[in-house]
Amino acid sequence: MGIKQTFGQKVNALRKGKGLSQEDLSEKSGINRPYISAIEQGKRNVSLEVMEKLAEALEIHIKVLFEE
Amino acid sequence: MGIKQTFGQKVNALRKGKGLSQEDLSEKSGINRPYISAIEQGKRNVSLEVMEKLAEALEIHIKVLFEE
DNA sequence: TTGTAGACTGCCGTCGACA
DNA sequence: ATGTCGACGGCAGTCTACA
Repeated sequence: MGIKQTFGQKVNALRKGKGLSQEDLSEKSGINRPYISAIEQGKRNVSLEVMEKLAEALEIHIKVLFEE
Repeated sequence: MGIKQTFGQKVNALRKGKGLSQEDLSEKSGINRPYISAIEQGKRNVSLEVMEKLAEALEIHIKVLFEE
């Protein structure tokens, strides 16, 4: 499992835990929905700024995205 | 302070804590030295894969890069 | 609701060189 | 030992559209 896959699974789990759809997360984060879909599938090499937007939208600290 | 600056300062602090030069970190991580310089100055929007290489070279878990 | 495709712009990340 | 520059290929991130 690469880091992109691990990261994607974490985003997916946190999003579902909040009861949000990809569309919801897209609107809250300002990131387009197809890109969020690809991120959750571990296909994208996400950057710091996107990670920050995701964390804000999920109402968590960025470091949570890297906890087991 | 943006996230890029915060991240860069963390890398700088961890590197110095290990007694490494940018050149040392460059060799251990496989990332070119000018880029590491720019990262520490908060000028670059670092990606997941680069973060992973930095964490391995610094012998820490990635999440440490986001702790206060 | 999610995955995927194509086309596009801008920037990540590399490298060699010089202060 | 570090910062900076210029040039470059490749991909991050956007958008529209369709299953």
